[in-house]
Amino acid sequence: MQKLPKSFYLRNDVVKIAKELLGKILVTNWDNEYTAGRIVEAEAYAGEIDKASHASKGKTKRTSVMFEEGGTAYVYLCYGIHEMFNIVTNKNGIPHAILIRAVEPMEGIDIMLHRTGKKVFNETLTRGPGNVGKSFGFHRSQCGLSLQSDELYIADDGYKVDEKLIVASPRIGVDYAGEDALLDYRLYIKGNKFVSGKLR
DNA sequence: CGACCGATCGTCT
DNA sequence: GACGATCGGTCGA
Repeated sequence: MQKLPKSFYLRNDVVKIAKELLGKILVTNWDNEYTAGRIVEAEAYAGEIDKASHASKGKTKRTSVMFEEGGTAYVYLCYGIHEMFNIVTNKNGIPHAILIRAVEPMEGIDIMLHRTGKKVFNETLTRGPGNVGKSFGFHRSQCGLSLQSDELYIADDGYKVDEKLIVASPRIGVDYAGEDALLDYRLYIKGNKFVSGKLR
């Protein structure tokens, strides 16, 4: 398994990067607790002009990591409860990010069950960004961490997603963003059980 | 199944 | 002081 190189994250087209992340493997290894899963759903947030993005409010204490060079983690607290994991992309000064919304577990399922307090393994374990954050042990203290680190990275095991199964749709929960809420910036693998929302 | 609602707190106004 | 890039439980059909 190869870690995706830093150059992968520094490119301009955040939607294209989000699409390429489908089928890649998310790995966290905090305190030697190894968990891994295949990314099956992601959403792109395209900088200051994107009203759905936190970066549209400008550079603040919370969003400053998005303005730094890509290839790092942006983790924030949502609704006071959920730790959400995003990948920062593009070069210094352009606040692009990709929210990982769903993952298909591959390794460390027992650890994920323990972290979430769930008793049985089913599709709700890593379905939706809040559940991904919990299962993989994300916390906002990890904000800014490099994706080249050994505790956190994205890997390619050679798996190829069938192009015909990749669907683009509007993002979820961003109705406040006006016309930007209509953009097809959400990408997912059609038919996968772990994809969130009603229509899979 | 769908609609509704409460939890819970950091961030920005 | 208001409001989320959400989730899971409950209630009713």
